[in-house]
Amino acid sequence: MDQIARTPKQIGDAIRRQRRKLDLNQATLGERTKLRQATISAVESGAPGTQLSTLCDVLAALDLEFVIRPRSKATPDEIEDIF
Amino acid sequence: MDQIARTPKQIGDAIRRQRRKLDLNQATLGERTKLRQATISAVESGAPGTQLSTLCDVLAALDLEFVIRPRSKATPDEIEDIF
DNA sequence: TGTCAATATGCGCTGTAGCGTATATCTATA
DNA sequence: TATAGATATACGCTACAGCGCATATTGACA
Repeated sequence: MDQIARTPKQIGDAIRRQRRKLDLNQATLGERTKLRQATISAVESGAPGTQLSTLCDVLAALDLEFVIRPRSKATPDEIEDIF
Repeated sequence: MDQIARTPKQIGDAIRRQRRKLDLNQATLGERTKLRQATISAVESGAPGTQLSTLCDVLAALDLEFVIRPRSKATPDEIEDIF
């Protein structure tokens, strides 16, 4: 459920998973965030240049948030989530 | 310790706090991440255009990681965010 | 209050994000 | 397999990140 995300790709994956969980398509999420469908696509595929404000907008629209914490070992649960 | 960060500014604050905890200055952190001291300064002050790759590099150098999770219930501090 | 380390800011530059718009490619499912 | 919905990609554009380099400003302490 909580997902460790150390790379843009992992962040994109978490976003895509939540968007699908909420039964939204990229175009609808784009409307809610005032971003283009193409931009949502880029974020989800892990574009490293994605801007922080863009990311925060998307997370907010999906009712997600970041937590920042010291790096920890992945639990078995989180390993499943990542792979 | 674990820090909720919903905005670029909150993310910057968490980074600055950890950098100081590790007794590093911006220039040293810049060397480790191959970023300029000026860039570290911008990230810490919450520049919304900060790129995701930049952010991930800084977090890695500080031995921090993101966790993405559903927005949590309000703590007393956060109540005004919701209402 | 003088000094030095730390941090913030300025300038010109290159690279690229996100834009509107449009189309191509994938993927269900009828 | 035909087709509609979803996602990826393309083009030209403007805006701005991060760069090297340099300086201004701040902060801590003798």
